[in-house]
Amino acid sequence: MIDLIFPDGSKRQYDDGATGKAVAASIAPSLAKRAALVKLDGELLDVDQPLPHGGHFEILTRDSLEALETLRHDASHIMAEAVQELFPGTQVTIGPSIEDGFYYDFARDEPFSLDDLAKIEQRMKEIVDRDEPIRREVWKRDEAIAHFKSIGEAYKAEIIEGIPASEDVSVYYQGQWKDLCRGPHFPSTKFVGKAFKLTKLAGAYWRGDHRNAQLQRIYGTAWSSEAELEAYIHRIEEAERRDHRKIGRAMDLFHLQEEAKGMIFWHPKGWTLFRTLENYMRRRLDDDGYVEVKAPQLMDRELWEKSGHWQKFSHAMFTCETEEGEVLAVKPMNCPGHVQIFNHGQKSYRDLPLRMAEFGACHRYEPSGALHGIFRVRGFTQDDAHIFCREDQIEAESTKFVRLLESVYRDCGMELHAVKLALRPELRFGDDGVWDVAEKKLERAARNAGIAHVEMLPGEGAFYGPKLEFHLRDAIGRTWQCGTLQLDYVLPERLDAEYVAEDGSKQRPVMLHRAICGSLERFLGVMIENFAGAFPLWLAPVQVTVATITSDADDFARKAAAALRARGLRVETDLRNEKINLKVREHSLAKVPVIAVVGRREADLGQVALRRLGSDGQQVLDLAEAVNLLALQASPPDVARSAGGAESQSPGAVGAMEAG
RNA sequence: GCCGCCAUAGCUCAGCCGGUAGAGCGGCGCAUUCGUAAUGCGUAGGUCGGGUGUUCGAGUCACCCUGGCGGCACCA
Repeated sequence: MIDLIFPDGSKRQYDDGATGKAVAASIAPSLAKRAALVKLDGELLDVDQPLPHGGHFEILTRDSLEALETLRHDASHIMAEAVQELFPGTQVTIGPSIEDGFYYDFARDEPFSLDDLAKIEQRMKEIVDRDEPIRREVWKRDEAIAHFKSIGEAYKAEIIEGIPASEDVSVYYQGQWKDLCRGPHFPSTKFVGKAFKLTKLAGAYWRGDHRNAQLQRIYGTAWSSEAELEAYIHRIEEAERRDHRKIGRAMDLFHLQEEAKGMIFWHPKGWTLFRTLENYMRRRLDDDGYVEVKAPQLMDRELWEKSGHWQKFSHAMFTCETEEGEVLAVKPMNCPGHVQIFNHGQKSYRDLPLRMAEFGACHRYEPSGALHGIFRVRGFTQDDAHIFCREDQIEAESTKFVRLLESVYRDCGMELHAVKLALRPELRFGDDGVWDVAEKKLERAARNAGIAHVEMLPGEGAFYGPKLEFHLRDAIGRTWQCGTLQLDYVLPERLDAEYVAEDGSKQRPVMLHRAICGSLERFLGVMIENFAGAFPLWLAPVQVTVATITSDADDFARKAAAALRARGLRVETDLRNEKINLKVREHSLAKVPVIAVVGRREADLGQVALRRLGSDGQQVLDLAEAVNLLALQASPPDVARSAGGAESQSPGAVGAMEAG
C-alpha cells in the first residue's frame, strides 16, 4: 500500500501499482477524464503510470500552468508524427519544449519549405482530432538501440547509446507512432488542443556542434487556449515594433550600410544619445574611483602573441601590414593596452586597487551571420576597465562592481534578466588549481552582492579566466550579455605586470576585467527597445520642442528656446506655418518628451504650455519657471541624486557638497 | 560561417500563371496664421540589390554574387 497526501492535506491509501488515473477516478470520474498529468512529490508523471511510491500527490489538468511545458512537449511529438507521416524517410532527433513553445530537429535531405509548415500544422490538427492514446513502454537499452537502428533512426540510436548500459529507456507510443522520450506526456493527443502555430524554420547542428550534420529545426508556439495563442502573437507583433533597427531609422539615430557592415554610422540624434550615455558612465566611473585612459588602436602583432590573443583570437582580429613589414592588429579588446600603461613606471601596493577605465573602440571580425543591428557589430565601444588588485581585494572589488552595475542598470531603466558564470573553456591558459580558485571567487562575489541565482555555463569562460555575465533582454525576449566581470590571473603573468609589496618583494597583481554596458552600442540598442524610443528626459536626443501656434509667437518661441538652451537643454523650435495639431502629432511621433507650445496668449504673458509625451494635458508656466523645472527634470539620475542631497541643505551649493 | 527565407520609389508594401511598374506615408510647391496626434490642392521620385542564363520578351523563371531577416554555430 502507498499513502498519498492530497493538496487539501487529506491522506488516503492506495494499492501498490495504482495509477494516477485510478486515484483520480476514486475521487471523481470526471476528474479521471480531465487528468492530464500527476505530480508526486514534485515530480510530474503520466496519469497511466503506476505510482512508484507514496507522497504528496496532485492531479493536474491541461490548463494548469505546470502542465504547459508538457503540452508544448507533446506538441513537438505531434509535429514529429505529422512530419514523418507527410515526409517518409525523415529522421527524428530531439524535440523539447522551450519558452513559449517547442521545436523539433529533423534530418531530411530535402529542405522543408514554408508551405510545408502549413501542411504540417494541418496534419497536427488531424492527429489531435484522432485523439491517439499516448502510452509509455520501458525497453531494454540494447534492444532499443537495435530497434531504432532497424527502422533507420540513426540519431535516436545514437542518443540511446549515450545512456548508461545498465539503464532502461522509455518509449512513448502515440497511436502507431513512437518516439524515445523521457516523458511525461498527456494521456492522448486530444489533450494538447489546437492552440498552436508553427512559427519558423531554421538550421541547427546535431548536438549543437558545427562540425556535425546540420538538421532542420521547426519552431512552434503552443498554449492551452486559443485566446492565449492570440495574445502571444499580438505580444510578438507589438514587440517587433520596438525593434531598435526600426526605431533607429524612424528616429534618425543611425544607419548601417554594406560598405561597412557591422559598423555603425551614428547620426546627430543617435550620437547625442551615445554621448549622453558615455558622459553619464564617465561620471559614474569617476565617482567610483576609476582613472580613465586611452590606449592605441593598433598594436604590433608581437604584443598580441605575448598576451595570448594571437593564438586564441587572431581569426577575429583585423590586421594590416605596413610598408616596412610590421604586422599591426586593430585592438579587439583593451586589456593588453591597459597592462602596458600599468607597467609603465613601478607600481606599489599602495597604488592598488588601480581601476583603469577606457571607452575603448574595439573591432572584431564577427561571423557575418552573427551581426545583428547594433547589438552585435564589428566595431563597438566598450565601457571597459581593468582593476589591478591584490588577491585579497578581489572580493571587495567584485562586490563594489556589482553594486555599481546594478545602480547603473536602475538609472537606465534596465532590468537585469540573468546572471551567468562562464566556467573554464577547453582552450585556456593557467593551471586547474588557479581556475578552481578563480571560479569560486566569482561565484562568491555574485552571492555576496545579493544575486540569488547564477546559471553555470561550463566551457564558456575566457581563455584567461572565468566570466560573470550580466544579461539583459531585448524587445522580443532574446537575451544579450552586457555587463561582465572576469577574473584573470593569466594576463598579468604573460605580460609581466608587477607591483612592489610592503616587504619590498615584487608581486603579480590580479586583473579584474569588467564592463557594465558591455558595449555602449549594444546597451543603447537594448535601451532603445526597452523604452520603445520614448527616452526619459535626460536621455532624449531632443528634449524639448518649442512649437508655435501662429507666427505672432515666433519671437517669444525663439527666446524661450534660447533660455532653455542656456540651461543645457537640447531644444528645437518648430516655427512652421502649420497647425498646432500637426506639430503635436509629429513631435509626439518623434518621441520628443516635452512640447512647449506657445501661442499668442503665452507670448503676451511670457508663458509656455508644456505638453508631456504620452499625456494630453498641459501645464502652463511662466518661462523662467518652466526653464527651472525642465532643467531640474533633465538632470541625469546621478546628477540629480547629488544635487538633491545638496539642495536639501543649501540650494546652489552642489559643488561644495561634492568636495566633501 | 551553416540552414531557410527575403531584396520593387526616402519608408511600409502591392504587382497572379513572364509582355517594359502601382498605392499609402514621406518629400517638394502653392494656398491656409488655423489653439494641442494628420488643412486643402498640386507635383516630383523606382527600371525593380548586382550579374549570368532561359525566352521574341523577365521585377515576375533558373543559377551565381552581395546584403538583410530568423535560427544554428561563434561571441576573448
